[in-house]
Amino acid sequence: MGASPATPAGPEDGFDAAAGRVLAALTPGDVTTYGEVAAEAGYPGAARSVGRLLASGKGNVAWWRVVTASGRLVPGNEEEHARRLRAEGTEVVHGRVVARTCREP
DNA sequence: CCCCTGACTGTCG
DNA sequence: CCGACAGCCAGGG
Repeated sequence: MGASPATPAGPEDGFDAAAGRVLAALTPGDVTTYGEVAAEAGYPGAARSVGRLLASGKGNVAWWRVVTASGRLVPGNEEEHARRLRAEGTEVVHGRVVARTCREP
């Protein structure tokens, strides 16, 4: 532990920390977009940075619960991606997510 | 410190 | 639906 007082909850230790927390807050069956994660992390517009974090595989991140704003899965792994989403209860058709949790028209 | 790339996003045609 | 253009943010060389 250390003597570090803190880690308060405050501002962030970095983008990955904030994004990681947001991703960790997701639950099985819940799907979100890169922009949402970035905005929740406190970095609106940093959707690309979120993709970098997931692509880097840093932290214990549920990258499969993250899709693009169009509901599309990850390019190059959509089969694996769709497979994981289905395993958690998310419906996927043609490489696209069907019905996300919450979201009003 | 500068330049480039990237699992993105939204608009236009 | 898809392709092209521009904008935003962060990391690596």
